[in-house]
Amino acid sequence: MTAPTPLDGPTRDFLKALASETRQQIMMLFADGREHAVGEIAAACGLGQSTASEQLAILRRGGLLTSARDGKLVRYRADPAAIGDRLAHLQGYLTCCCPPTPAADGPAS
Amino acid sequence: MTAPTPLDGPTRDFLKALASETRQQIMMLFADGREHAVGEIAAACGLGQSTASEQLAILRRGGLLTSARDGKLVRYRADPAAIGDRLAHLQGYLTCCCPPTPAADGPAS
DNA sequence: TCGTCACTTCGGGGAATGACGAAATGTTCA
DNA sequence: TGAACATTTCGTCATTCCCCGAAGTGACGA
Repeated sequence: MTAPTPLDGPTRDFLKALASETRQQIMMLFADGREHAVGEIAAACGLGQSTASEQLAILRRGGLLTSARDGKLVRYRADPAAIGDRLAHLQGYLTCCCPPTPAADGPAS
Repeated sequence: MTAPTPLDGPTRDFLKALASETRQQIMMLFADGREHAVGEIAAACGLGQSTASEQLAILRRGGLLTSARDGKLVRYRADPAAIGDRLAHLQGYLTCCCPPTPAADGPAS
C-alpha cells in the first residue's frame, strides 16, 4: 500500500520518448506518412548525425517509430498501430487515476 | 515544409509533467478520487515537503491537478476534465503525425 | 500579538539528459 | 580488396532535472 504501480514499462518509454522537444520536432517530420533516413532527419532538425540517430532510437524504443534497413540507408517510419496502442494504454491509466464521473461532476465545459 | 509546429504549449507541459517517475507515482495516489495535502503526498512518496510541493506544482501546471487552499492546508485534486482534454489534444496531434490508415482515405479530422 | 503549522520559494549538490565529434560497424560499388 | 557513404556506438561536456535543507509567506489558535 505504499508504492502504487508506477506505470507500464512500455507506456513509460512512450512518455519518455515524447518528453523531449527535439523528439517532438522529429515526430512532426513524419506527419507526411513517409519514410525518412537518419541524415535527412538530422539535416531537417539541424542536429548532428549521431544525435539524430540516438534520438530516433529512443523514439523507436518508445514504440513511435519502426526502422528498416534499405541498402546503406536506415529508413524510419511512424508506427500508427503501436502509437494508438500506447496512447490507449495511457488513457486507461489516467482514467483509472481520474474517473471522468467521480460522483457529481460538471458536465463538460 | 521546414519547421513543423513543435507541439502545443499546454500539451508539452502535460507531457513534461508525466515524464517523471516520481510524478507518475504521485498521480497514482489520486486514483482514489479524493483530495490530498502536500505533506500527505510527501509522506506517501518518501519525499521532502519542498520536493513534493514542487512536483505537485509541475503536475498542476500540466493540467493534471488543481489546488485549493483549505485553512492552513492546500488540497490537491485530480482534474479529469483537463486531463481528458490534454489527452485528446495529444491524440489528435499524434494521429496527424501517423494516420491509422496510411495512404488510404483522407480523414477530415 | 506571538507562536506554530502547512506550504512555497530559494540556493545548492548529485544524477540523468542532450548535444557534439571521433571512431567503429555495415553496405554498396569500382 | 579497397574506397566511399550511412548509421551506430563511444567518450565527453554543458545543461537540465530531482532532491534536499533553510528561509520566507500565509493561516489558525493561544
